[in-house]
Amino acid sequence: MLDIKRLRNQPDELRQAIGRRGVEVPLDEFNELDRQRRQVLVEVEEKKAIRNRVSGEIAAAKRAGEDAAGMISDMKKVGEEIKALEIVLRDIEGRLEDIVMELPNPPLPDVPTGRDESANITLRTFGEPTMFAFEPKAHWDIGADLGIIDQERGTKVAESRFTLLRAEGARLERSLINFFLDLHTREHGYTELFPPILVNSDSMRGTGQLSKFAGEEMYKLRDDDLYLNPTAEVPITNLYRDETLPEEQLPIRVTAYLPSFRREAGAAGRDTRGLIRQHQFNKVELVKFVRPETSTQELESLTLDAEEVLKRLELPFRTVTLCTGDLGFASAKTYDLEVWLPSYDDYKEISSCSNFLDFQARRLNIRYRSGGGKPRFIHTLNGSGLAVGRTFAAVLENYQNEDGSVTVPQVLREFMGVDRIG
RNA sequence: GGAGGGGUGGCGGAGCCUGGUUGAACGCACCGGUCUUGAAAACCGGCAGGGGCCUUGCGGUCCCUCGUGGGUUCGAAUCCCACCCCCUCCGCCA
Repeated sequence: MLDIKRLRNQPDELRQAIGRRGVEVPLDEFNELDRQRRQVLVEVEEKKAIRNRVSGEIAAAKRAGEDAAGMISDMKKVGEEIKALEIVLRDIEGRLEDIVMELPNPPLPDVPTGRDESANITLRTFGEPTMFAFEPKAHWDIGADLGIIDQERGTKVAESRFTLLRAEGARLERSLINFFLDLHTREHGYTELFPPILVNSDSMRGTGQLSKFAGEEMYKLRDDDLYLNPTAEVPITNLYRDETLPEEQLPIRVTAYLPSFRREAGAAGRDTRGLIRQHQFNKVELVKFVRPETSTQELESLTLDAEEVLKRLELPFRTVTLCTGDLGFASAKTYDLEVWLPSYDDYKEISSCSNFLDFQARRLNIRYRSGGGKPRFIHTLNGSGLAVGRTFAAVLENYQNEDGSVTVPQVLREFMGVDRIG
């Protein structure tokens, strides 16, 4: 959520920055509502001040045994006026909030301007697209032939876009999770968490998953105010909602493995085969809570932490800077990691690392106190480290052999116990 | 799920029955000062968050907030209703 004061004090700067995303700031409407709000607010507060003062006088009069009937009836009238004005005020504030909540985070200056993903900029690449001396198979065929991915039975038990993993498949999934978590906790300094997989609507709203526009994407429980976790960002970033953290605690860097669930309501026909787009998928998430001054460099290190996973797996990938048109609503800057996927003959997103600045923290009310000063909003960042299902697919496809077997990447062998599947 | 108790400032803990200088006693922690060679102790002072207006600034002033949301009242931390959360006992259970 945008700082309403910035909208007042630096409207042109914001209009320009947000305009780079192709979003127009309704400044005239905002200014008019903001003016009205202040006008009504002043009026209400003046009346309240009168009521408070006279109520004190009534108390004094009664104590002195004097008659206060006149003052009481006057205040009764003032009270009614206050009530009426407050209704007006609430309406104005509601409309003001609608405007502010619909405004996305202004992109950082070094984010390239562009309409869609074609304007993203490749920052660096690792390895080369895998070459095969034979006709490579897609991971869904590799997995089915090896008996480690069972799409039919996943669908039988749940519905389409659910998958059953079997034997080395199940083991590979677990190995990836363990490898990711071990790397981030032992070498990158993250603290491991295991949060609830169901989250309430306050948490969903806090990270913006339940805005006016989003909401059909989540699985909601019928009898409780709870949702299946759509991304580990939700339970983790909400950890410190409504808290003021001591400065010494920052930065806080946490990682968590968490199953994630999405209805993929708008994705009919997209990525229908294989593990790329599932209703249920595993993810290891990286989240940071940092001092504002450090968030720029924390995004760089967060991205490198995610990249390291792919490097150790020796999977070809590239890192791209998202342009303004491809940037998520709450993000001020995002790097996507894209892994080479032979079946797509292209790079496919496997991690998204974002700096939200204080945009999330403001809505979540997460602050820190530095020295004896006033609390300030912290900055939050997150990134996948990595999406497990997509990594699974990338391993199968990039490590497949002509005989249909799959070589286990070196770093996974201690977890898998074998150096080859099939 | 049943019964009872409780949610107050960074923490502890009064106030609630009997509504009225209680944004909140008192203690601790913290910050500043006096004292001291230094420190501790002692003493003095400060010490919640948000918002509006005024002010170059220092600051001043008003409003809101005692789990959340409604209600009663001239006036609510105090009374009423709903919801949320925590604790104890019982039940159930991986």
